[in-house]
Amino acid sequence: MGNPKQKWTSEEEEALRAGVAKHGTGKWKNIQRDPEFNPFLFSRSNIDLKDKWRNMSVSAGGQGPREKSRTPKPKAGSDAPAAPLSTPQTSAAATTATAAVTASAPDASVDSTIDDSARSCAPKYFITNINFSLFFGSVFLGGVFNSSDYMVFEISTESPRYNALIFEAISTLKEPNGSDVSAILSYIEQRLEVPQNFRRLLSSRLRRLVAQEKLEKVQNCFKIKEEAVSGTQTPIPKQKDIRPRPLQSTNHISSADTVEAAAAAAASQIADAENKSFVAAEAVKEAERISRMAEDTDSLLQLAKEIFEKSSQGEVVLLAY
DNA sequence: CTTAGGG
DNA sequence: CCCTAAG
Repeated sequence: MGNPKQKWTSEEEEALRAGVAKHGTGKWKNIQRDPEFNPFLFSRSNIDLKDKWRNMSVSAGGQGPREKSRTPKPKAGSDAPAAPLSTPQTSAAATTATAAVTASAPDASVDSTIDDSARSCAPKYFITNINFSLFFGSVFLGGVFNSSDYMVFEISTESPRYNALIFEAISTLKEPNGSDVSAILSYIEQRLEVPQNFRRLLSSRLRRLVAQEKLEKVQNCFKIKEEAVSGTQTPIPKQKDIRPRPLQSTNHISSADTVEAAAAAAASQIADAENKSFVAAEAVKEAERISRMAEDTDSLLQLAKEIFEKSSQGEVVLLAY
């Protein structure tokens, strides 16, 4: 089945440009690994970078007024990707799994005009003066520009059913040291038909999940990451079962708490940084609600509105992953 | 496993 | 994004 495609944020594009400037084109892996850019590109693979660079190069190469009105690119000045570029200042500032929502415009308003041209899976809502990026589980909410009068608030639900299978495999196998690729592979193969080169795909997925801190790699084995951050224990006694059935019948265990565990970790990190434990509780509560809402698009719309409302009040809230 | 290029 | 050929 075709994949939804995760839209590149301007931050990611910026990081990519800076990366190419620093390492040179062709050193995709280095760029991706560089701690300078990893915070922005950790969810992209070296191949993704290559593909993106190619796309950027062609669209900037004089052709493509194809963009129509969608995909606003306030790429003022920077024409060709190869052009001089400024490294993303405060690169270290942005850390991986957490995200904040902020806003400064009192008169901001949500234009709930749902664009028809938008594909069923990626409705877009225009919001003014909000700058954020946030994602959790397999759902990504991306906000981008702060330079123009508006920004695009895109909601995309990317769910490569494989991720769920991976978590399911690991937690089912219950191997103390984690499961290696082969174990996970055979587990999945027993459940459904997989492409011939599935092993490669699986490896990529695993690597990516590790990068996203959803999984932990010990040696050659992978474990589900639930690690609690320094000091405080996981402030999340909750253990709700909010995912009836990712797949069709067949017995399987829910992998929903993985999302919440990660959210809890992120929450405690923030709290630790600000010495406000109640913030963590609040965040966890939010994360759980988000997980639930992520079930359907309608809820996402509502979620979007709530994020917007809080943001417009100047709050810095929500973090989940 | 990483790149480059075609699909 | 995915796939394949090459290094």
